[in-house]
This record gives sequence, C-alpha cells and structure tokens, in this order.
Amino acid sequence: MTLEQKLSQSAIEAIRALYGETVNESLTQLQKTKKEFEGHLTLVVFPFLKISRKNPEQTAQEIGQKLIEIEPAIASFNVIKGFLNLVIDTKVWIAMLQQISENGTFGIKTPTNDSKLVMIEYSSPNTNKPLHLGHVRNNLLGFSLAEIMKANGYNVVKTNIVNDRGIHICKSMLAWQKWGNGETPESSGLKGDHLVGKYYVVFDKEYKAQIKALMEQGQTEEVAKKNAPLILEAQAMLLKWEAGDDEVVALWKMMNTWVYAGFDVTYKKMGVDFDKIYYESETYLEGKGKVLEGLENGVLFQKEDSSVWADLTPNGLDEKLLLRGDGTSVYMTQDIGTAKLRFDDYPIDKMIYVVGNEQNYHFQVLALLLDKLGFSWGKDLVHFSYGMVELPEGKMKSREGTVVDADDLVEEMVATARETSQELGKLDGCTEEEAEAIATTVGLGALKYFILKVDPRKNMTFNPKESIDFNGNTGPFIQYTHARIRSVLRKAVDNGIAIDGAIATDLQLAEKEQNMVQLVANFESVVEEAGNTYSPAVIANYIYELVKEYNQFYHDFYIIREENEALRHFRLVLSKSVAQVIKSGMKLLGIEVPERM
RNA sequence: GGCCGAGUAGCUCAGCUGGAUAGAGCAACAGCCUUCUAAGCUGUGGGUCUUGGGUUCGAAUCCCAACUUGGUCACCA
Repeated sequence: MTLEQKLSQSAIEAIRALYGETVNESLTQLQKTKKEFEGHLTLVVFPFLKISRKNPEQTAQEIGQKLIEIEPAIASFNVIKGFLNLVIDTKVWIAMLQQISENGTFGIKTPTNDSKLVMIEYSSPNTNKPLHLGHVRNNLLGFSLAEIMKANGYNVVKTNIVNDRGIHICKSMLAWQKWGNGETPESSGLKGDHLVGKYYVVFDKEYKAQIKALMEQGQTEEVAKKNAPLILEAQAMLLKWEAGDDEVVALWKMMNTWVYAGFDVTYKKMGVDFDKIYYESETYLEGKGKVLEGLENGVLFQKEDSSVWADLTPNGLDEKLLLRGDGTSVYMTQDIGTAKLRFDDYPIDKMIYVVGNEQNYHFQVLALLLDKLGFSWGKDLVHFSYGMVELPEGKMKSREGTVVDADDLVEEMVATARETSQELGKLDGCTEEEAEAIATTVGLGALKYFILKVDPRKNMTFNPKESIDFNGNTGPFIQYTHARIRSVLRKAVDNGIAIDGAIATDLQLAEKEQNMVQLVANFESVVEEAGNTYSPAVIANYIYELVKEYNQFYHDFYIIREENEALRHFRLVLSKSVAQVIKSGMKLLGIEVPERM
C-alpha cells in the first residue's frame, strides 16, 4: 500500500470519527503539496463541508487534529483556505527509502503463470519498402507498451503481422522484373528493404508517366488510372500469385527474403523484437471460414451477388463487406482470420493493436465483429491509436520518396551523439568500442525519448533540418544524470565508503531530501498509471521530473564530501535509488542508460 | 456533409478522474566549473489555456455550440 492510500484511509477514518459519516474514497483527494507551501501531501477539504457543516478552515483544522491523533506518519499540519497540508514524519521517508533501496525491482511487478495474457501487435510493416519515421513511432510505442504491461504483472506476447501480399507488393516486384537488370542486395550493396523500396518508387514514377500519357490522349484521370498498362500488369501478377504461379511465387519469395534481412537489421538497431510473427500470406484465407460460420449462425447476411456482409446499423455504424461476390477476402476478413489463429495459438485475455489513428473506424468495426463471432476478448480489444508523424511540409509519402528513413535517422542520431561526446571530451579515457557503444546508446536514447515523451494520440511534427536536442527535456539529459550518479557511487566505493547498510533513523533531512524520497517512491504508482492508461509518456514525464529534481539536489548538496557520515550515507542511498529508478523507468521506454558518458 | 481526434508561451510539449498564483524544454539575454561529470545549475522576459455560453464554492480540466485543424466514411491494406 502506498503512503497516499494509507493516508486516504486515515482521512476517511478521521471524518467518520468527527462527523459520523463514511465518505467514499474518491472524495479524499490527496495531492502533492505545491512547492510554495509547507507539507508533502494535501487533503482538499471542500468535499466534506456538507458533512461537517462548518467553514473550510474549521473543517480542515478539525480533520488535521484528528489525523495527528490517529496517524503516526503525520508529524504536523497547516491549513490554508480549504487545503489541509500534511507534513510527513522524517522517519517515514527514511524507512521508505530503506525499503526501496533494498528492493532491486522497486515498482516493477513480475508476472506469474497465473497472470493474464496480453498480446500486443505492433510494427506490422508492408514488405515493399523500408521502415520510415512513422514505423519508428509505432515500433517504439509497441515495444514500450509491452515493457509497461510486463511491469504491471501481465504476461506479454509481442506479435507482428507482416503484410507480405497484395497489389502493393506486386508493384515492387513488377518494377524490379522490368527495370532491375537482376540487381540484388549483394550486387548493389543496398540493404534489401531499401533495394525493394527503390523499385516501389520506380513503379510509381512509371505508372504516373503512363497515366499522364493516357490523359493526354483524352482519358479522364480516373479512367487512366485504371487503364495504365502497368497497373493492369500488377493486377495480373497478383492473380498469378494467388494461383500459386511458380515464377511469381519464386520472385516474391526472393524479394521478401531481401526485405526481411533488411528489417531484421533495423529492428535490431532499434532494439525491438517479437515473440511471434504472423504473415498475411499465411493468414489471409483463414478469416473466410470464420465468416461463413457467422453466416450460418445468422450473425452475418448474404446479398444477391453472394457477397457476405455484417449489419452494424444497430450499433450506429454501416453495413460492412466481409467477403466479395467471388468469395475473396478483404482487409477486415484477414484481421478476423489472424485473430482466429492467434486465439488458437494463445489463451489471450487482452489484445492490444498498435496501429495508427487513421484506422480508428476499422478497429471499432473489428471489435464489434470479433464479439459477434464469439471471441471473448473481442469487445474489449484495445486499439492503441497513435497520431501521424508529419514533416513541416506535411505528410510523408513513400511513393514520392518524401520520407524520413528509419535507418538514416538512427545513423544520424548516433553520429550526432558521437560528435557531441567528442566535443565535450567526455570519452577521452575510453576505448574505441566503448565510445561507439555510448554514442549508440545516447543517439538512440535521444530519438526514442523524443518520440515517446509526447502523448501518443497527438500528431507530431518532425523537422529533419533541426536535429533532435541533447539538452533539456531529452533522453541524453536523463542518461547523463544516471551516468553522473553512477560516477559518484563509483568514487564512493573507490574511497572505501559503503553504500549498503541501514540508514540512521534519527537524521534531520532537508525539505529537498524528503521531497526526493517522495518522488522516488512515486515510481510505483506511475508505473501502474502508465499501465492503466497505456501511456509511455507518463513514464517519460515522470523520469524527467525526477531527474530535474535530482540535478538540483546534486547542485545544492554535498554527497561524498558531506562530513556527517550518517547523512552522507543517506545521500548515497538516495542517489543509488534515483539511479535505479531512472534505469528501470527508461527500460520501460526501451532506452538504455550508460554507466558513463 | 456524418462520425472520431486535436487546439495551452515565438517553437516543441506537460498539466485534463474539477482545486491554491497554469508548468517544463528550446530559442533570447544575464550569471555559476582550482572541490562528487557544466549533456548540469540559477535568474530575466514571454499566456485572453481558440471563442462564446452553461454546471460548480471553484473550470485549462466537465457539458453545449461555434471556429481552426487532422483523420475517416473503398468489393485498398
């Protein structure tokens, strides 16, 4: 039980003793006391005025008196208007820090075999182009979310549904066949996904030229788009693929192999991974059975052309097509099929889809359909819907080559980190390998934190011309603080100062020190909140606040140089605990923290 | 047009389960390294929380409307 919960109970008790009424826990709002007032936690008494029938000041005084009597954790209190500021006994903070420092996994719950199973789908790339900044946001959010759910005691399966079939894949294939001259990753030195992406762009360029030519011959744009020879060829190729044509399938396999090799490199670099990968080429036929089953059960209905539909008008939505007249699947059908396979493979309690907000409607419909078709978790599926990453000039478009490439971006960030380190002369004593490892950690940390600190729902703009900052509210600032603390701890050990052992319980602590313990202790509830709201940003903002406070503390107080040994010990333990929480918290964001930088 | 988001400092964003004088960072300016890492710390300036109503002891936060902006409304995925 956290201190807040404990005090909340005490407040309820105090009110019952004073006014004979048991108030709901939701009314006892305890908030952190504002910096300009004395105290650690503040009880807002306005909600109790009806019960006390007294003015705010009197009510607060009475509750404060009562609390002092019944709650030993409270040392004193003061009242300002309707706010009852509670001062927590220093011994409570010391005991709390002692406990935290002895718990190597403070704030992190460990899943057991009985824990609920959460499956998180993220990444889900198309195999016709390399990953770009939009994917980076998806991957970082998905990975972080998985870490956060684990830390909340869930078993987590990370999954990726690779979109490896469809007309867009055929476009790259066709262009390569026509204009590739047998180019391979080996022959060109290009990363596989980049090579394939290059031909996706080639296709689009040639296709546009054909459309333009047809329009000059008098066709409307709409007609020209349908009649361009290239698109007709691509469609023919898709039909061949679906018919299992040897040549097309061989080409498809070869090019997909290139892409996967490229993706693997990018995933590894970003530090994300998956427990189970599904391929759409293997799942896209699966949904059909489930849909036909639904048709038999009368959940779905058939139209005259024998296409199958779901009627969602009772739910305030439209009718939704699930099987075409010719019996082939659409996107929704595939998602139903994938869901079926997943449910066969795992006892899923909760499913989280990390997919952009342009698909909000799709997932609203999917939830309803899965529920109708009998998936227990269907109705409660979570669409973790995040906003677009836009450039200053607007949306990124792969086909037009106006994208920020994931590999390039990571490379740039690492390079910047390297330069900054050199300029500051921080790594002079390090080997080449160590310096490079630190540059990678810091560069990636800057990128990941930059993306994860903002509310996922919001669109974000990224200006490639202004590089991501390394000062202020950034990943490197947090990493730096961690390195700084570790450095102090190393020095302590070097000087033969023990960091383990009990903290003296009769210390006088400065307000700043008490506040630091309070802030560190909050980590536990922050992790819970992040899990409940699926929000890496909550973690990021908390760590930033912690680190900012710590740097002020570091600046204003001696640690190793403190002459009072008991106090020095307290500060060392505090520092160690801050470092530990930084490390745990950053891990939830998928960000590593270095020992030195 | 229907439905779903978002609008807070010059810029990027916190705060949003209603609570005290709305907070950070960046950018600008002024300070702080012979002592634990200056990727740090301190200070100055910068706000009609889009607008208008409503609920409330109290609204950036909740409700309604308008405006701006993004998405979506395919037998594409």
